[in-house]
Amino acid sequence: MTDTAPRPTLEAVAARAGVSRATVSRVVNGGDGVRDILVERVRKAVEELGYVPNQAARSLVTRRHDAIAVVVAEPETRVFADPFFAHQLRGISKELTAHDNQLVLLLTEGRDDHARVGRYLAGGHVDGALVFSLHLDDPLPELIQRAGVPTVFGGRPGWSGERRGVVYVDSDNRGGARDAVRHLAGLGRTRIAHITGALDQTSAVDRLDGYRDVMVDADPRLIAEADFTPAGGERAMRELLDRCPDVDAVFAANDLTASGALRVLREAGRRVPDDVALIGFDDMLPVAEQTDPPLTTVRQDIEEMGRLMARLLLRGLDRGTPREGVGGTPSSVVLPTTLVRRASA
Amino acid sequence: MTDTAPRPTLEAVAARAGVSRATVSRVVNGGDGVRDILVERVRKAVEELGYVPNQAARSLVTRRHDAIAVVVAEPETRVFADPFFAHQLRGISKELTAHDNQLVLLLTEGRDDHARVGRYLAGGHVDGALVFSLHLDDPLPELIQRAGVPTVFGGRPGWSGERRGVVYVDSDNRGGARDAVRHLAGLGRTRIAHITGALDQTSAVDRLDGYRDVMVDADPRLIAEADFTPAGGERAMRELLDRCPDVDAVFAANDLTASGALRVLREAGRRVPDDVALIGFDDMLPVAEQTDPPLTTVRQDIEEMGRLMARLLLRGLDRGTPREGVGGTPSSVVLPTTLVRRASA
DNA sequence: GGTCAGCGGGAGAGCGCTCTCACCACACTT
DNA sequence: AAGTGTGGTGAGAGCGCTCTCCCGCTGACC
Repeated sequence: MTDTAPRPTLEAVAARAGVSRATVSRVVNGGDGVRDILVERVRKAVEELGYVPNQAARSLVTRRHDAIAVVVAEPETRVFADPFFAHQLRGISKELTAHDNQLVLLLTEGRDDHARVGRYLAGGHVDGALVFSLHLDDPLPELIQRAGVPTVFGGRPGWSGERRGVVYVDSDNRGGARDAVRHLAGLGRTRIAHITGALDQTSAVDRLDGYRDVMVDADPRLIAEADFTPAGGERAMRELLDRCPDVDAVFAANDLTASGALRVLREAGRRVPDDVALIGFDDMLPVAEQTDPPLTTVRQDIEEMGRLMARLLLRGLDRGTPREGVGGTPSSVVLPTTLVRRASA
Repeated sequence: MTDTAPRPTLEAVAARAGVSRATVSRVVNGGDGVRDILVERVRKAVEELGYVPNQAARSLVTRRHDAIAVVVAEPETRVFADPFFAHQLRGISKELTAHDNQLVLLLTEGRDDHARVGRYLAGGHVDGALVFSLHLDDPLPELIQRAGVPTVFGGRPGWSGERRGVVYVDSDNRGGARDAVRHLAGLGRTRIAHITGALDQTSAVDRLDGYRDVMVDADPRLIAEADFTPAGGERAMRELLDRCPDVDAVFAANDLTASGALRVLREAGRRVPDDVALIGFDDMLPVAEQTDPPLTTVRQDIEEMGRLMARLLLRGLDRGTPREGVGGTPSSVVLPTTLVRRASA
């Protein structure tokens, strides 16, 4: 736990290089319009002194921070403990790093904490925000919009799919669900059930919609509501077996739910996939690969989602790589999903 | 993607309240030594104007940032995708938030990235760092020490357990391992095997040491090396069955490894726990609870580890809650583990 | 040779805040 | 009545940087 040593300033570098502060500043910020001889001299001085610009002083005048907040509004541990989040974070980090931006992580601790986050964002400490808010009734998106911070959402915010130029990145939950159900149908299954996710989240709603797209006039008893947890999957599967003993396929809203359903199916003596085919969603590896049989599931490129969110935000801030787009307001993106065939269907 | 509005300054608040900048500053920073009447007037002005201090300007003079970097040096996705990390982060976040510090997340992207992180930390952008570095040969801890940033490590850094006042928070891997093995012994098992973790990580070494503490003169063939993955667990378990068919218990270095071992045991027709008792480590819920049978394992309070790391760092920075300790240099902490009994042993 | 772009470089004014220091009023001592 | 505190307040000097002027030099053109 040593203390920080006094650090050289622009002034010091200028003195050593025999130029003015302004020139050093020019060199440090790209060096345009400075003679090569001087550029060289300044670079050398910077090197020798180990000069690093003071970001606070710089921000004070530029009003830029080169920092982006990542807000995770997840009261429950469930989603947070998901590898999902970690991968997204990694994607975000990669993109931000590539553009020399820092990542400030803001986790909300319970309901009352939104105000704190709102205050922070409104405080102008960061140039923009990447927000994960999965619940339909979450007040955070509103709050952030009002704070006037450029924002990109992770996952479609429930309250306002399209209004007021909200930008989000989501994966094609609906399309992925359609693929899954079509795959089951392609296997010759006719009594295809769906175990939903927590329906206060857009991803769950979209997956249900995808199921309905294919099963146009499905028996409503083939739909059982759950909450993305294994326990919920168990409960829902019992209901389904009870209501429709002739069920021959199940599309579960995520892999965790599928793992619960799988356990109940095994208990009930149904063979998977012979008697009942089963498909999950997410391709959450520690679960999907470890079940017996391994889970057929729908994969989304999580890391790419994160990367894209950051890229969109940076572009909106006019910091993106120029070639990537025309600048201006970026629009939302929905990423494709792919069906991963394993043994369960 | 709206742009930020111009924000009121101290000056503006001062004008409105009819006092000087200095007085407003005093009020904003605690209000000591200012008459109540003025405090009230200033508070009102702050409120009405929606004043939020400019952190950059503040840092410029105080040389404090109220920001802590969390460095995750994990080239592999394995540990990163672990819920482990998310929980630790949550603990850290809670503690930092309670003390009004921001969390700047730094993920290294591959080997060459250490320099970037080192530069950032040396750049004095943050007041301290919380570093997760699990590998014995990781150059990062050295780099950080040299950068002179107050640091607390997550997990015992391999290179120098005790030298130079390195502060870390770890869980009692060795003690937990001992408990696990003793539990197996208490079940009357005598041929107790150990599947190690990746031995370039201190946690794996410590768990192995704990095993050896109990199995003082264990048959060396009862130790199989793996790498914390399910695949590694499978491989190691096959070796063990091959070398020591009479094995009647296995202590696996973590739950993932245990899940792999479990699969091999089942394939081999060994009943768990009847023929072979099995214990994991970590209590990684999506795995430990979902296996069949559910895993007996060693739990560590991950969130508390994170919270403690942050608390230690803040205390070293003289920012902790005063009552918590005498200040001064904090020392490392090793947190206890608890054995969670489920069905596998 | 004189004029005028054009461009490289320096001077200096802040950005918004904290913090020291001087000041003032009032109370109290002697 | 003058001296000595004392506690509250304001003035002003920076913190380290960027950025706008503006100046001086060079070279082209008349």
